[in-house]
Amino acid sequence: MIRVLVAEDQAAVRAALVLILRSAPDIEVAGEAADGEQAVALARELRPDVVLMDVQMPRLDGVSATRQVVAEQLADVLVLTTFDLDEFVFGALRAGASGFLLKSAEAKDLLEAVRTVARGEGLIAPAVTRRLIAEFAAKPVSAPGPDPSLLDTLTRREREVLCCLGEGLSNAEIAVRLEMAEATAKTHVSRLLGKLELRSRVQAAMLAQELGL
Amino acid sequence: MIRVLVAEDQAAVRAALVLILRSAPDIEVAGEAADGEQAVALARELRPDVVLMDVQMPRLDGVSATRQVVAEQLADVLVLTTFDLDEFVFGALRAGASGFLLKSAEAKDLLEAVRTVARGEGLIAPAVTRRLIAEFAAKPVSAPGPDPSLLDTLTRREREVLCCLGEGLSNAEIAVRLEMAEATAKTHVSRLLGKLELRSRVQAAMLAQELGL
DNA sequence: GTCGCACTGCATCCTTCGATGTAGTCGCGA
DNA sequence: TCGCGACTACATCGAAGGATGCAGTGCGAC
Repeated sequence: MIRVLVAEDQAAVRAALVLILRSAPDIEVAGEAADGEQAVALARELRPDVVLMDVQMPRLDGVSATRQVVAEQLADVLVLTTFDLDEFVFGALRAGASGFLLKSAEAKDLLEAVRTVARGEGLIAPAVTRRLIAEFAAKPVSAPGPDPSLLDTLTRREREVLCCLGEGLSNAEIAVRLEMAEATAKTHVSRLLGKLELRSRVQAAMLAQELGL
Repeated sequence: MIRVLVAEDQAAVRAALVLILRSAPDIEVAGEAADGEQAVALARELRPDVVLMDVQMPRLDGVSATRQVVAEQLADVLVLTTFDLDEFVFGALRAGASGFLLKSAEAKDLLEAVRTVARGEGLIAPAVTRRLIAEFAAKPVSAPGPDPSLLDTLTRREREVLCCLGEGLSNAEIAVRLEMAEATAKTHVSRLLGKLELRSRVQAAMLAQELGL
């Protein structure tokens, strides 16, 4: 039996959700909350398997409530909203929600979503998935970063200077840090710019940043 | 009618997929490919609505093939694989896949997935969604990044210059881009450095980077 | 109006940067 | 041992960057 806590401020909508949930033999409604704070409090008390969480709620919004519930590992959270605005979606997911569904979803989809989340899996409304994928594909600085093998062509001293550049230091500051004359620092900067095919220390600094130095 | 191109190297599996697809009245199999290169070639020729793409294939793997198909906007891609390894999932999604399904999925789920992708929506296997969400939520480690409100103190022109700095441009290049004298570009650089309490254009460039300009 | 203020623009001057030539050091194979 | 190459180091010089002073413009308050 899957125990669900329903958090939704509009009484009519909440009643409808409860009706839908009760119609399933393997699901029971453990409790109902009318705002975010109540949702968190009831989650602590009732320890449901799943919290069905609306985004727009008074006192404490759904995203913040989700963050709290997830942080305390009280339950898995399935976020429900009317509008698939990016800020809601990404906010909820960052807050740790296990699923994201639109209120326009069919009753059977809702039940299936609850079961999916209860199984420890994730679920996202199809209309939203596309944008999530796009967002995900855009973010990752991790994989397709600049080729670290570029650094292989640099000498040890040049790499050290590159690190300093990444911190935004001037040639004089680099010279102090690495205990060399300013002229020498300049030399190394010049050489590494050439090897990396860059045109200024600014580009070198940004490269160093991306490489995580 | 949804036209599907099946790309899968194992003949038996391919045959099974085709059988399943043919069982749906609103789906037709436009073609079959046994490796990645063939998949791309056939996609160019047949212009299907959806490509059902296996990850592990000879000559050109599914992820690379997906990248190509998406780059040329030939079709939406639904990636299919036996193992839900992270590298496959994230690789496929970064390559631009619209959906990701495991071969263990039921026939009806497969058909529904094809329809979802054909509608321009996205779909991800529930077992995988959780990890995708986790990965997504983990990315913005730089949540407490530099305060964007810093930009409020800048004038419009100064912000434009800051953007250029973020691209590593020189004063001369900035002047050309923004149609002003080099001396003016220098002025704006100098002013924004003062306002942001930075000591060189290098630091300004890195700030611009972090702010995502 | 006109005063003040913020923004934009340019010119001047000094500082910093970056390219280049050269020299000393170390390690390695002939 | 010598020669050779790679690395590190410094000096010099023209180019780019950055600070500062000042002028024109637009806008709201008085």
